[in-house]
Amino acid sequence: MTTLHRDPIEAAHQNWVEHGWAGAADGMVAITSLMRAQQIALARVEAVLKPMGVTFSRYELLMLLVFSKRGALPMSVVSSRLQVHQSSVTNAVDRLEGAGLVSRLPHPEDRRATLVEITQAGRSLAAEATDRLNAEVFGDLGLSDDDITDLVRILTTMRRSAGDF
Amino acid sequence: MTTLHRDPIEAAHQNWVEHGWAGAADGMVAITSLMRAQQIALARVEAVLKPMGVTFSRYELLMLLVFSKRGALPMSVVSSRLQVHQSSVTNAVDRLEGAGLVSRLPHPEDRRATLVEITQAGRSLAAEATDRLNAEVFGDLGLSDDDITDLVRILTTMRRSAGDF
DNA sequence: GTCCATTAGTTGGATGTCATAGCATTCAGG
DNA sequence: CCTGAATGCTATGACATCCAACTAATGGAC
Repeated sequence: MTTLHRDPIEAAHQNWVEHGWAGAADGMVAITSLMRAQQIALARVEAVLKPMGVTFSRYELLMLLVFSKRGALPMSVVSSRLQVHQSSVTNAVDRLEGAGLVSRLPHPEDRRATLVEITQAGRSLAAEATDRLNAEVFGDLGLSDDDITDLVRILTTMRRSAGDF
Repeated sequence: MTTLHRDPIEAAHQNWVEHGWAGAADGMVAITSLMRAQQIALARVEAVLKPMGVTFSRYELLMLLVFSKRGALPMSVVSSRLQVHQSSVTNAVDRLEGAGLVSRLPHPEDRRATLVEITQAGRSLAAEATDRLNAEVFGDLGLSDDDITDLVRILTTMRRSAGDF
Protein backbone atom coordinates (compact mmCIF):
# COMPACT_ATOMS: atom_id res chain seq x y z
CA MET A 1 0.00 0.00 0.00
CA THR A 2 1.33 3.38 -0.90
CA THR A 3 1.74 5.93 1.83
CA LEU A 4 2.11 8.79 -0.61
CA HIS A 5 -1.27 10.37 -1.34
CA ARG A 6 -0.94 13.16 -3.82
CA ASP A 7 -4.69 13.60 -3.98
CA PRO A 8 -5.66 16.21 -1.35
CA ILE A 9 -9.09 14.64 -1.04
CA GLU A 10 -7.64 11.22 -0.25
CA ALA A 11 -5.43 12.95 2.35
CA ALA A 12 -8.49 14.59 3.86
CA HIS A 13 -10.16 11.20 4.12
CA GLN A 14 -7.21 9.91 6.11
CA ASN A 15 -7.33 12.92 8.41
CA TRP A 16 -11.03 12.42 9.01
CA VAL A 17 -10.53 8.78 9.97
CA GLU A 18 -7.57 9.57 12.21
CA HIS A 19 -9.63 12.10 14.12
CA GLY A 20 -12.33 9.59 14.89
CA TRP A 21 -14.79 10.75 12.28
CA ALA A 22 -14.70 7.56 10.23
CA GLY A 23 -18.48 7.40 10.13
CA ALA A 24 -18.72 10.64 8.20
CA ALA A 25 -15.46 10.38 6.26
CA ASP A 26 -17.02 8.88 3.14
CA GLY A 27 -19.73 11.52 3.03
CA MET A 28 -17.17 14.27 3.51
CA VAL A 29 -15.08 12.87 0.68
CA ALA A 30 -18.12 12.65 -1.56
CA ILE A 31 -19.02 16.29 -0.97
CA THR A 32 -15.45 17.44 -1.39
CA SER A 33 -15.06 15.45 -4.60
CA LEU A 34 -18.29 16.90 -5.88
CA MET A 35 -17.14 20.45 -5.19
CA ARG A 36 -13.77 19.95 -6.82
CA ALA A 37 -15.13 18.14 -9.87
CA GLN A 38 -17.66 20.91 -10.39
CA GLN A 39 -14.93 23.51 -10.13
CA ILE A 40 -12.91 21.69 -12.80
CA ALA A 41 -15.89 21.17 -15.09
CA LEU A 42 -16.95 24.79 -14.79
CA ALA A 43 -13.44 25.95 -15.62
CA ARG A 44 -13.40 23.80 -18.75
CA VAL A 45 -16.76 25.13 -19.87
CA GLU A 46 -15.87 28.75 -19.16
CA ALA A 47 -12.62 28.37 -21.09
CA VAL A 48 -14.62 27.42 -24.18
CA LEU A 49 -17.21 30.16 -23.73
CA LYS A 50 -14.92 33.02 -22.75
CA PRO A 51 -13.68 33.72 -26.30
CA MET A 52 -17.33 34.04 -27.32
CA GLY A 53 -18.02 36.65 -24.70
CA VAL A 54 -20.48 34.75 -22.52
CA THR A 55 -20.33 32.92 -19.24
CA PHE A 56 -21.89 29.56 -18.43
CA SER A 57 -24.81 31.07 -16.55
CA ARG A 58 -25.62 33.35 -19.46
CA TYR A 59 -25.25 30.43 -21.87
CA GLU A 60 -27.71 28.44 -19.78
CA LEU A 61 -30.17 31.29 -19.96
CA LEU A 62 -29.81 31.51 -23.75
CA MET A 63 -30.36 27.77 -24.17
CA LEU A 64 -33.45 27.93 -22.00
CA LEU A 65 -34.86 30.51 -24.42
CA VAL A 66 -33.75 28.52 -27.46
CA PHE A 67 -35.72 25.53 -26.22
CA SER A 68 -38.81 27.57 -25.39
CA LYS A 69 -41.60 27.56 -27.96
CA ARG A 70 -41.65 31.28 -28.67
CA GLY A 71 -38.06 32.09 -27.77
CA ALA A 72 -39.29 34.16 -24.85
CA LEU A 73 -40.05 33.53 -21.18
CA PRO A 74 -40.97 35.61 -18.14
CA MET A 75 -38.08 36.42 -15.83
CA SER A 76 -39.72 34.45 -13.04
CA VAL A 77 -39.89 31.31 -15.17
CA VAL A 78 -36.23 31.68 -16.05
CA SER A 79 -35.45 31.96 -12.37
CA SER A 80 -37.31 28.80 -11.41
CA ARG A 81 -36.05 26.74 -14.35
CA LEU A 82 -32.41 27.68 -13.79
CA GLN A 83 -32.82 27.40 -10.03
CA VAL A 84 -31.17 30.73 -9.34
CA HIS A 85 -32.32 33.80 -7.47
CA GLN A 86 -34.47 36.40 -9.21
CA SER A 87 -31.79 39.02 -8.86
CA SER A 88 -29.28 36.73 -10.55
CA VAL A 89 -31.59 36.62 -13.54
CA THR A 90 -31.88 40.39 -13.54
CA ASN A 91 -28.11 40.60 -13.59
CA ALA A 92 -27.65 38.05 -16.38
CA VAL A 93 -30.39 39.58 -18.54
CA ASP A 94 -28.85 43.03 -18.09
CA ARG A 95 -25.58 41.77 -19.53
CA LEU A 96 -27.15 39.67 -22.29
CA GLU A 97 -29.33 42.60 -23.29
CA GLY A 98 -26.28 44.85 -23.34
CA ALA A 99 -24.63 42.39 -25.71
CA GLY A 100 -27.71 42.32 -27.94
CA LEU A 101 -28.36 38.64 -27.30
CA VAL A 102 -31.76 39.06 -25.65
CA SER A 103 -34.42 41.76 -25.37
CA ARG A 104 -36.80 42.68 -22.59
CA LEU A 105 -40.45 42.90 -23.58
CA PRO A 106 -43.47 43.82 -21.50
CA HIS A 107 -45.67 40.85 -20.72
CA PRO A 108 -48.89 41.29 -22.74
CA GLU A 109 -51.18 40.09 -19.96
CA ASP A 110 -49.44 40.94 -16.72
CA ARG A 111 -47.92 44.38 -16.42
CA ARG A 112 -45.80 43.27 -13.47
CA ALA A 113 -43.96 40.73 -15.57
CA THR A 114 -41.19 41.09 -18.14
CA LEU A 115 -40.52 38.71 -20.98
CA VAL A 116 -36.97 37.90 -22.02
CA GLU A 117 -36.75 37.16 -25.72
CA ILE A 118 -33.70 35.78 -27.49
CA THR A 119 -32.53 37.75 -30.52
CA GLN A 120 -31.22 36.36 -33.79
CA ALA A 121 -27.70 37.16 -32.61
CA GLY A 122 -28.46 35.28 -29.43
CA ARG A 123 -29.60 32.22 -31.35
CA SER A 124 -26.49 32.26 -33.51
CA LEU A 125 -24.18 32.57 -30.57
CA ALA A 126 -26.01 29.83 -28.65
CA ALA A 127 -25.74 27.46 -31.61
CA GLU A 128 -22.05 28.15 -32.06
CA ALA A 129 -21.36 27.82 -28.34
CA THR A 130 -23.25 24.53 -28.16
CA ASP A 131 -21.26 23.10 -31.05
CA ARG A 132 -18.01 24.01 -29.33
CA LEU A 133 -19.11 22.74 -25.92
CA ASN A 134 -20.34 19.47 -27.37
CA ALA A 135 -17.07 18.98 -29.19
CA GLU A 136 -14.64 20.15 -26.54
CA VAL A 137 -16.28 19.32 -23.22
CA PHE A 138 -19.50 17.32 -23.20
CA GLY A 139 -18.22 14.83 -25.75
CA ASP A 140 -15.06 14.05 -23.79
CA LEU A 141 -15.33 14.00 -20.02
CA GLY A 142 -12.61 11.39 -19.55
CA LEU A 143 -15.21 8.89 -18.37
CA SER A 144 -16.59 5.69 -19.85
CA ASP A 145 -20.19 5.57 -20.98
CA ASP A 146 -20.98 3.35 -18.01
CA ASP A 147 -19.38 5.78 -15.59
CA ILE A 148 -21.35 8.66 -17.07
CA THR A 149 -24.56 6.68 -16.74
CA ASP A 150 -23.80 5.78 -13.13
CA LEU A 151 -22.73 9.33 -12.29
CA VAL A 152 -25.96 10.79 -13.59
CA ARG A 153 -28.03 8.16 -11.83
CA ILE A 154 -26.33 8.78 -8.47
CA LEU A 155 -26.49 12.55 -8.76
CA THR A 156 -30.14 12.32 -9.74
CA THR A 157 -30.81 10.22 -6.65
CA MET A 158 -29.02 12.80 -4.56
CA ARG A 159 -30.91 15.70 -6.10
CA ARG A 160 -34.27 14.00 -5.70
CA SER A 161 -33.45 13.17 -2.10
CA ALA A 162 -32.78 16.87 -1.53
CA GLY A 163 -36.14 17.77 -3.05
CA ASP A 164 -34.72 19.19 -6.27
CA PHE A 165 -37.63 17.98 -8.37
CA MET B 1 -43.23 5.19 -19.41
CA THR B 2 -44.14 8.56 -18.06
CA THR B 3 -44.20 11.48 -20.42
CA LEU B 4 -44.11 14.01 -17.61
CA HIS B 5 -40.53 14.98 -16.81
CA ARG B 6 -40.42 17.33 -13.88
CA ASP B 7 -36.65 17.17 -13.71
CA PRO B 8 -35.27 20.11 -15.74
CA ILE B 9 -32.13 18.13 -16.44
CA GLU B 10 -34.08 15.26 -17.92
CA ALA B 11 -35.97 17.80 -20.00
CA ALA B 12 -32.70 19.27 -21.20
CA HIS B 13 -31.54 15.82 -22.25
CA GLN B 14 -34.65 15.45 -24.39
CA ASN B 15 -34.04 18.84 -25.96
CA TRP B 16 -30.45 17.94 -26.75
CA VAL B 17 -31.51 14.73 -28.49
CA GLU B 18 -34.29 16.43 -30.42
CA HIS B 19 -31.86 19.00 -31.76
CA GLY B 20 -29.55 16.35 -33.13
CA TRP B 21 -26.95 16.48 -30.39
CA ALA B 22 -27.57 12.96 -29.11
CA GLY B 23 -23.88 12.20 -29.13
CA ALA B 24 -23.13 14.85 -26.54
CA ALA B 25 -26.40 14.69 -24.64
CA ASP B 26 -25.13 12.31 -21.96
CA GLY B 27 -22.05 14.42 -21.33
CA MET B 28 -24.15 17.57 -21.14
CA VAL B 29 -26.48 15.91 -18.64
CA ALA B 30 -23.52 14.74 -16.57
CA ILE B 31 -22.07 18.25 -16.37
CA THR B 32 -25.44 19.81 -15.64
CA SER B 33 -26.18 17.24 -12.93
CA LEU B 34 -22.78 17.88 -11.42
CA MET B 35 -23.36 21.62 -11.31
CA ARG B 36 -26.78 21.28 -9.77
CA ALA B 37 -25.77 18.66 -7.22
CA GLN B 38 -22.86 20.82 -6.14
CA GLN B 39 -25.15 23.81 -5.79
CA ILE B 40 -27.47 21.78 -3.55
CA ALA B 41 -24.65 20.33 -1.47
CA LEU B 42 -23.04 23.72 -0.98
CA ALA B 43 -26.35 25.21 0.12
CA ARG B 44 -26.80 22.46 2.70
CA VAL B 45 -23.28 22.96 4.05
CA GLU B 46 -23.60 26.74 4.16
CA ALA B 47 -26.91 26.44 6.00
CA VAL B 48 -25.15 24.55 8.78
CA LEU B 49 -22.17 26.89 8.91
CA LYS B 50 -23.98 30.21 8.62
CA PRO B 51 -25.17 30.31 12.24
CA MET B 52 -21.53 29.84 13.25
CA GLY B 53 -20.39 32.83 11.26
CA VAL B 54 -18.22 31.09 8.70
CA THR B 55 -18.57 30.06 5.08
CA PHE B 56 -17.52 26.75 3.55
CA SER B 57 -14.37 28.17 2.00
CA ARG B 58 -13.29 29.61 5.35
CA TYR B 59 -14.15 26.34 7.06
CA GLU B 60 -11.96 24.48 4.58
CA LEU B 61 -9.10 26.81 5.34
CA LEU B 62 -9.51 26.27 9.09
CA MET B 63 -9.55 22.48 8.68
CA LEU B 64 -6.41 22.63 6.59
CA LEU B 65 -4.68 24.37 9.47
CA VAL B 66 -6.16 21.98 12.03
CA PHE B 67 -4.62 19.06 10.16
CA SER B 68 -1.24 20.74 9.77
CA LYS B 69 1.46 19.74 12.25
CA ARG B 70 2.05 23.20 13.74
CA GLY B 71 -1.35 24.69 13.06
CA ALA B 72 0.24 27.13 10.64
CA LEU B 73 0.96 27.18 6.91
CA PRO B 74 2.27 29.70 4.38
CA MET B 75 -0.39 31.41 2.30
CA SER B 76 1.00 29.85 -0.85
CA VAL B 77 0.62 26.34 0.58
CA VAL B 78 -2.96 27.07 1.54
CA SER B 79 -3.60 28.24 -1.99
CA SER B 80 -2.22 25.11 -3.60
CA ARG B 81 -3.86 22.68 -1.16
CA LEU B 82 -7.28 24.27 -1.47
CA GLN B 83 -6.85 24.74 -5.22
CA VAL B 84 -7.97 28.33 -5.15
CA HIS B 85 -6.34 31.53 -6.35
CA GLN B 86 -3.86 33.33 -4.12
CA SER B 87 -6.09 36.35 -3.90
CA SER B 88 -8.95 34.19 -2.70
CA VAL B 89 -6.75 33.07 0.17
CA THR B 90 -5.85 36.67 0.97
CA ASN B 91 -9.55 37.45 1.09
CA ALA B 92 -10.47 34.48 3.29
CA VAL B 93 -7.59 35.07 5.70
CA ASP B 94 -8.55 38.73 6.00
CA ARG B 95 -12.00 37.73 7.19
CA LEU B 96 -10.86 34.87 9.41
CA GLU B 97 -8.29 37.14 11.00
CA GLY B 98 -10.95 39.77 11.56
CA ALA B 99 -13.02 37.16 13.38
CA GLY B 100 -10.03 36.14 15.51
CA LEU B 101 -9.95 32.62 14.10
CA VAL B 102 -6.49 32.85 12.54
CA SER B 103 -3.44 35.10 12.82
CA ARG B 104 -0.90 36.21 10.26
CA LEU B 105 2.73 35.67 11.25
CA PRO B 106 5.90 36.57 9.37
CA HIS B 107 7.63 33.54 7.95
CA PRO B 108 10.82 33.04 10.00
CA GLU B 109 12.99 32.13 7.02
CA ASP B 110 11.45 33.92 4.05
CA ARG B 111 10.44 37.52 4.51
CA ARG B 112 8.27 37.38 1.40
CA ALA B 113 6.05 34.73 2.92
CA THR B 114 3.30 34.96 5.53
CA LEU B 115 2.22 32.15 7.82
CA VAL B 116 -1.44 31.69 8.68
CA GLU B 117 -1.84 30.23 12.15
CA ILE B 118 -5.09 28.99 13.62
CA THR B 119 -6.04 30.41 17.01
CA GLN B 120 -7.63 28.56 19.91
CA ALA B 121 -10.94 30.14 18.97
CA GLY B 122 -10.40 28.89 15.44
CA ARG B 123 -9.80 25.35 16.67
CA SER B 124 -12.90 25.40 18.81
CA LEU B 125 -15.07 26.68 16.01
CA ALA B 126 -13.63 24.18 13.54
CA ALA B 127 -14.33 21.30 15.93
CA GLU B 128 -17.88 22.40 16.54
CA ALA B 129 -18.50 23.01 12.85
CA THR B 130 -17.15 19.60 11.94
CA ASP B 131 -19.41 17.88 14.45
CA ARG B 132 -22.41 19.62 13.01
CA LEU B 133 -21.45 18.99 9.39
CA ASN B 134 -20.74 15.33 10.08
CA ALA B 135 -24.10 14.94 11.78
CA GLU B 136 -26.27 17.02 9.51
CA VAL B 137 -24.71 16.71 6.05
CA PHE B 138 -21.83 14.30 5.55
CA GLY B 139 -23.53 11.53 7.50
CA ASP B 140 -26.72 11.70 5.46
CA LEU B 141 -26.40 12.42 1.78
CA GLY B 142 -29.45 10.44 0.79
CA LEU B 143 -27.25 7.87 -0.96
CA SER B 144 -26.42 4.26 -0.24
CA ASP B 145 -22.88 3.35 0.76
CA ASP B 146 -22.39 1.72 -2.62
CA ASP B 147 -23.56 4.85 -4.41
CA ILE B 148 -21.19 7.01 -2.38
CA THR B 149 -18.32 4.68 -3.19
CA ASP B 150 -19.15 4.72 -6.89
CA LEU B 151 -19.65 8.48 -6.92
CA VAL B 152 -16.27 9.12 -5.38
CA ARG B 153 -14.59 6.66 -7.72
CA ILE B 154 -16.10 8.25 -10.81
CA LEU B 155 -15.39 11.80 -9.71
CA THR B 156 -11.82 10.81 -8.87
CA THR B 157 -11.43 9.36 -12.35
CA MET B 158 -12.77 12.58 -13.79
CA ARG B 159 -10.45 14.73 -11.68
CA ARG B 160 -7.41 12.65 -12.49
CA SER B 161 -8.29 12.78 -16.17
CA ALA B 162 -8.35 16.57 -15.91
CA GLY B 163 -4.92 16.59 -14.27
CA ASP B 164 -6.17 17.49 -10.82
CA PHE B 165 -3.53 15.43 -9.03
C1' DG C 1 -65.74 48.26 -4.64
C1' DT C 2 -61.81 48.70 -1.46
C1' DC C 3 -57.99 46.97 1.10
C1' DC C 4 -54.24 43.88 1.92
C1' DA C 5 -51.43 39.77 0.88
C1' DT C 6 -48.98 37.93 -2.88
C1' DT C 7 -46.19 38.10 -6.93
C1' DA C 8 -42.69 40.29 -10.35
C1' DG C 9 -38.72 42.68 -10.88
C1' DT C 10 -34.92 45.87 -9.58
C1' DT C 11 -31.49 47.75 -6.50
C1' DG C 12 -27.85 47.71 -3.12
C1' DG C 13 -24.83 45.16 -0.05
C1' DA C 14 -22.09 41.06 1.26
C1' DT C 15 -19.29 37.07 -0.15
C1' DG C 16 -16.57 34.20 -3.22
C1' DT C 17 -13.87 33.37 -7.52
C1' DC C 18 -10.56 34.63 -10.94
C1' DA C 19 -7.25 37.72 -13.63
C1' DT C 20 -4.01 41.26 -13.81
C1' DA C 21 -0.87 44.37 -12.00
C1' DG C 22 2.27 45.91 -8.58
C1' DC C 23 5.63 45.65 -4.63
C1' DA C 24 8.99 43.17 -1.90
C1' DT C 25 12.11 39.48 -1.43
C1' DT C 26 14.83 35.56 -2.87
C1' DC C 27 17.80 33.15 -5.82
C1' DA C 28 20.55 32.02 -9.71
C1' DG C 29 23.83 33.29 -13.50
C1' DG C 30 27.56 35.88 -15.24
C1' DC D 1 28.86 40.86 -6.14
C1' DC D 2 24.88 42.49 -9.09
C1' DT D 3 21.42 42.16 -12.10
C1' DG D 4 17.36 39.86 -13.80
C1' DA D 5 14.03 36.06 -13.32
C1' DA D 6 11.03 33.83 -10.20
C1' DT D 7 8.25 33.70 -6.04
C1' DG D 8 4.94 35.45 -2.23
C1' DC D 9 1.42 38.35 -1.22
C1' DT D 10 -1.83 42.20 -1.81
C1' DA D 11 -4.83 45.57 -4.38
C1' DT D 12 -8.20 46.33 -7.80
C1' DG D 13 -11.67 45.13 -11.03
C1' DA D 14 -15.00 41.95 -13.32
C1' DC D 15 -18.62 38.31 -12.47
C1' DA D 16 -21.90 35.46 -10.18
C1' DT D 17 -24.78 34.33 -6.16
C1' DC D 18 -27.65 35.25 -2.33
C1' DC D 19 -30.40 38.19 0.81
C1' DA D 20 -33.16 42.09 2.20
C1' DA D 21 -35.59 46.06 1.02
C1' DC D 22 -38.37 48.59 -2.18
C1' DT D 23 -41.70 49.65 -6.09
C1' DA D 24 -45.44 48.24 -8.95
C1' DA D 25 -49.25 45.44 -10.21
C1' DT D 26 -52.46 41.60 -9.46
C1' DG D 27 -56.08 39.29 -7.17
C1' DG D 28 -58.81 37.51 -3.47
C1' DA D 29 -61.54 38.60 0.87
C1' DC D 30 -65.11 41.05 2.75
